[in-house]
Order: sequence, then C-alpha cells, then structure tokens
Amino acid sequence: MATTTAAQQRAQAKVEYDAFVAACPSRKLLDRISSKWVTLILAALGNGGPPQLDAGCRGEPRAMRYSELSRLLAGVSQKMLTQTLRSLERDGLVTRTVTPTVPVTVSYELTDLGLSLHHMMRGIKTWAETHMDDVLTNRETYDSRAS
Amino acid sequence: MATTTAAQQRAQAKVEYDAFVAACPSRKLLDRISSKWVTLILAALGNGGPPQLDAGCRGEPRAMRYSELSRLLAGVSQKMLTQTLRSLERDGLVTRTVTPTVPVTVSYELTDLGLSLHHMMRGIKTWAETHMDDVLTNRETYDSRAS
DNA sequence: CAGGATCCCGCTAGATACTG
DNA sequence: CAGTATCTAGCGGGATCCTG
Repeated sequence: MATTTAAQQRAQAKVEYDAFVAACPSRKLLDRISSKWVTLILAALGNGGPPQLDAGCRGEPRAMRYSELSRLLAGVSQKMLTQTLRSLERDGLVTRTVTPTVPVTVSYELTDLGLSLHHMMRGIKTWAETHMDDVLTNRETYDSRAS
Repeated sequence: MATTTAAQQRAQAKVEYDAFVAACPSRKLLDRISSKWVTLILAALGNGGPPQLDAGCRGEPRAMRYSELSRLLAGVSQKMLTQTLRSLERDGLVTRTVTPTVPVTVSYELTDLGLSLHHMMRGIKTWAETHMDDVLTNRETYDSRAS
C-alpha cells in the first residue's frame, strides 16, 4: 500500500503552485507573462493583427509574420521582439514556422495554450485604453494634493 | 454649428488610446500594470488575503495592512512594496488609510477602479499556477530539441 | 509599525552594426 | 526578411540604515 493516500495527493496537487510563494516557479512564470510586450504580442496574434477601422469587428486569431508584428508593435526593438517571441515559443505559447523562400519567411501563431492566455489578457490592454482618462485624472488630483 | 459632429467625436473617442502606438500614454499604463507585484497585490486585496485552506472558498475584497501584504507577498522588498502601492494609489486603484494609533496603522483597499482591474487580472495568477506544468513540459521538449 | 533615504549592483532594454 | 552580435546607459530592485 502506498504511504500517501489519494486524498493526500489531491490535497498536495491543490496547493502545488502558489505565486505568493517566492520560490514557486509560477512566480517566475507570472513575471514573464506580466510584461508589456507579451501582452501586446498576444493581443496582436489573438486578434488577427491591427484593430479594424470599423471597430467592434475584431479579427480571428491568425499567424503573423515577424515584420508584421514589428510594424504593429510600434517602437519595439528587434531584440525585444525576437527575445519575447523566443520565450513564448519555448513556453509553448506560440509556434514559429519558417518557410524557406528567398528571402526566408517566418510566421508566428498562437498555440491552444497561448490562446487560453490571450483570453485572460485581452482585457488588460483594453482596460488600459478605456480607463486611461480616469487614471490621468486621479494622478492630477493626487499630485496637486501632495503639493 | 460645431465644426465637429457628434459622430466624429465618437469616432475619435473610439481610437483615442491605442497601446500599439509607442507614444500613447496607455502604453505606459500597460507597462505599469503589467508587473508581477501589481498582479500579486491586486490578487491579495481582491481576494481578501491568502488563499483559504479549504480552497474554492475565495474571500471578499477587503482592506489589508502593510505588514499583512508584506507577509503574504513572500520575498517582496519594502522598497518595491511601498513603491508599487504608491503608484497604485496615485493612479486611483487603491486607497491608503492612516489610522493614528500608536504605533500608526496603515491599511490599503481597492477602489472601484482597482476592483475592475482586479477582475481582469485575477485570472492571470491562476493561469500561471494551473498551466505551470504544461509550460515546464514545453520547455523541456524545446530545450532538448535545440540540443 | 510603516515606511523614508541611500547606496549600489546586475541585468536588461535599446541603439547600432553586421549577416544568411 | 528575419534575425544575430555587441556595447552601453539606465534603472529595477535588493540591502542597509534611519525615523515618526
């Protein structure tokens, strides 16, 4: 007979990862995915590129080329874009497909895992955009009070 | 008659902020809220402290004292905790209440705005915890393939 | 107890230049 | 086109000491 019961195993699995604990790997994972560029890349791939002009009409998730992403995420350096994409690929959130044309074509696409994270994070970018004015107002009052 | 129609104003408001644009203030805001400590602080205040042992039973949002937060967010330095709380207060996401006892008592609580962001972000921490194993597996296969 | 103020280090973002 | 390589400045963030 096993020394650990099924109940004990379930209990352990339940608290297996806790990001409140410093040493927990999920803390590191949380740190990686809590980044500006990750949020924007997921939003780009998950919504099928730039926001449509006839807003409200969000695109489907689709593969995008490196240069497309580079153009859409204005101001991102090549290094950061490549680096972030690599890390996402390593974690299994995106796939990297190389088509040996001349010149070579590389496209990125969300995996199912990446798509599930996108669903969690798509709201963040929107939240920042829609509540920007509130935050700006709050800052003004805060700064004026502090004198 | 105004030179801008209501429709034009609505159209402008609709694309007022876009985090894909480098110069947009929402890009900076996104950067601020996309941080490990922000995510964890919001999770702490929004779920009323540490995860209940009888899991599934999430607490209500409630005020927490500085020392409570400090204990819960294992490994956070005083500097980062104070700094992050200040920034959240300035942006109007949390309130800071000082009770003039001896010694002084300081508590933090989510505002409505902070609560709305918490609803967007609560999933992130959970996602990291529940998909940790998947990610770990993906990393292994990635690293082994790359030789 | 709840910070403020400093010092300081590491990393990492960003710019630039080069390449298959 | 889609990167890699290299360098550097800046700052995120930890450690320490101090205070109301």
